[in-house]
Amino acid sequence: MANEPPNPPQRRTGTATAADVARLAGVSVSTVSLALSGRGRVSEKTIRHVRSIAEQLGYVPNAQASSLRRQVTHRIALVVPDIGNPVYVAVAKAIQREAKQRGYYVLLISTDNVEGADVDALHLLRNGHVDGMVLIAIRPSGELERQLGRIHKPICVIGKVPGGLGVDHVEVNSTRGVGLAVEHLLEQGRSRLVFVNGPLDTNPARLRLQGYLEAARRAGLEERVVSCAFTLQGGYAAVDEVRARFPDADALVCANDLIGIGALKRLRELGVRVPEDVAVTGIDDIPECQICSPTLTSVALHAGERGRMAAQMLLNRLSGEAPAAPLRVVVEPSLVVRGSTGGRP
Amino acid sequence: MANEPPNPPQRRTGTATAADVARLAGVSVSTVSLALSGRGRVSEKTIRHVRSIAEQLGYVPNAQASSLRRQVTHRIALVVPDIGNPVYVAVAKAIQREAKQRGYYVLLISTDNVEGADVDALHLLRNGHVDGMVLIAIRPSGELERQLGRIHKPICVIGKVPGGLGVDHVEVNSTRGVGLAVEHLLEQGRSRLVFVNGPLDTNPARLRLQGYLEAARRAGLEERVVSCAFTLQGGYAAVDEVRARFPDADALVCANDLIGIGALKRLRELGVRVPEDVAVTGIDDIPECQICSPTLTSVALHAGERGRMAAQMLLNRLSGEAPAAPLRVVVEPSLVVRGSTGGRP
DNA sequence: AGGCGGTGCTCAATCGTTTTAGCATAGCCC
DNA sequence: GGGCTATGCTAAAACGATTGAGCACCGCCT
Repeated sequence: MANEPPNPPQRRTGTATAADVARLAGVSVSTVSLALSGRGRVSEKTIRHVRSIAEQLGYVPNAQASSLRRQVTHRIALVVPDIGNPVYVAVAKAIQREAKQRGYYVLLISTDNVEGADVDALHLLRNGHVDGMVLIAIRPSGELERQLGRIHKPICVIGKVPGGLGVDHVEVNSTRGVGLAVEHLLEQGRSRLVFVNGPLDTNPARLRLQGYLEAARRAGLEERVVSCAFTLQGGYAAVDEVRARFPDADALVCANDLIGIGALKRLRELGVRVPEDVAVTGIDDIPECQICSPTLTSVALHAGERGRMAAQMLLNRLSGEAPAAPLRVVVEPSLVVRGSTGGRP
Repeated sequence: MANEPPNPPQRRTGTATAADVARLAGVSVSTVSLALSGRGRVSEKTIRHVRSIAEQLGYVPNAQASSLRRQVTHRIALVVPDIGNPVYVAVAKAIQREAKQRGYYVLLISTDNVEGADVDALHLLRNGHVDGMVLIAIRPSGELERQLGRIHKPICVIGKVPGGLGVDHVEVNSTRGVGLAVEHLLEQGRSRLVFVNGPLDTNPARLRLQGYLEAARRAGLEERVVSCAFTLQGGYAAVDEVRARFPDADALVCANDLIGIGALKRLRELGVRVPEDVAVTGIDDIPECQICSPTLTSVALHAGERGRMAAQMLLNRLSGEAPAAPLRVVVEPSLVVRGSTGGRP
């Protein structure tokens, strides 16, 4: 009997590895790696040869192994409060586009109002599932801040960040945003404004309330505030509360567009004319503002743009192109007038 | 001078590893792994000890290394045509929830109408970034099918799959769905229907056209079809084409909700009353159907449910709980009557 | 001829975890 | 006391790529 061949075909169930390519090409594994990555000095001839064998075998370098060795995963995480909200879809889309362009994949986490889900998400960084993270956390949490301080991996927060916590972030002057809405309504001759806010345990709601209070004070208006969830249903239900508590209201300043659109729906059902009887404004300028009826005047907070910038800051850090100091970007809001306040419909 | 300690503290910049824990606990790395994972025979005492040291060091097992060794990443990919479309957001949300529940992370890819982006996404499986994939591809592509056939990793397709390609999939009878809409309009006394379809090079458009043609034939209707993009803008523009080619139309059967809502907007601008002058129906039953005006009658294709089932099929396969034969699930559509066809508004 | 530098490739260590095989030690029974 | 089985731990080999060090070899110069 002949000797066993030293390297039997060894039909693997899985994919070809660099070792398989090396064997067939008659070179070492190192050469395969160097040839395909183009990182070392390898002759043109060998490169072509290895490449052709690799192609023939359908060889693709294993990302796990590569990641382990190079300590880089080429993945980032995006943590949003609720992917069902079009605002965060805009952010996700922008980030995904930016990441793809630079060779990164995006892991999406929607915390869906679950207590502590944002803190849990930081595990992705700890255990090395991802290289960095864009985090949108709307509920202030001491625990989250503490953990943020401990982690020494690139993170970019979209939203307010307590000073001293040296982390990159991009924020928007939403306080000023509410001011824009209020001023617009005053110009339109409204004077009995009600602010329909989101849950007060969230950052956006606090900042926006502050904006309303400042603007109301400046204008000498009575302070009228109602609170509900940041959802269509919230806005829908809030209308009834407004009518009970402030029957003479002639304008609703809603803390986001979902509330505004929900309110529009309820007002229509009640036969209240918008904008004739009551004007309505929203915040965020989601695409839905253009399809509801009447179209919703809103304050654009440029979510897509913020997502894009956050992604860029994060990716720059990952490629070491960023300065050591934590970066901060502030975006300015802008008013978009539509039918619900008497603009062109 | 005393000897150097055999194991200097060795301040790592990164995270603690199992070796660090082992050193401090005075046991071997194997024991650390076995103690923390609870897979081997380790005494209670040792387990407690190792656990406390690990906690103290903030040790978290590295996912890369673990994945490499165990050949499992605990990640799946979700590939959708456009995350900007609320239908796919519903799918994403359902899948993310299901995945999280079973300890998996979701990598999101939006192909955004880029040629070949779906085929590219399969690389995620090849290179081991993820264990499995849920794929929604709406543009039929020989290349995609060929690649799908080659890959021997769990995939679940949402949508039509050519027979013989033995891959798990969940589909919806959208042909029948269009039939439901047509029948509803006929019952409402409409007779001059126009089908506003999406791009004919997509699967959904073909299937829905077929549904319209069958229903029209059954009812003895003239075949009237217009085509546009599956977007708000598409529907908006399509109205003008309809009015030019079929001025007497009394109903628009739209191939998805975005088209329908876009059409509503244009009709309103033109002073055409809905549903009095023209009735409109959509398909998908996205949440926006309830906020536009009038509310849009639609055919629910249960996107969230399909996503949930796809995720379950995929995750079952990954945990080896699935039978060898490829699975197929079919979801039935259901009509949701609203204001745009004269239902309660 | 000897030395030197460059080229092209390989060796072997490394990343951090999991897991199999195996080695002590202790306890038990007769 | 001798054999036998559990028990509790460790050594070492994976997983698959990357990479710094190093080894042949060739050509060139003096």
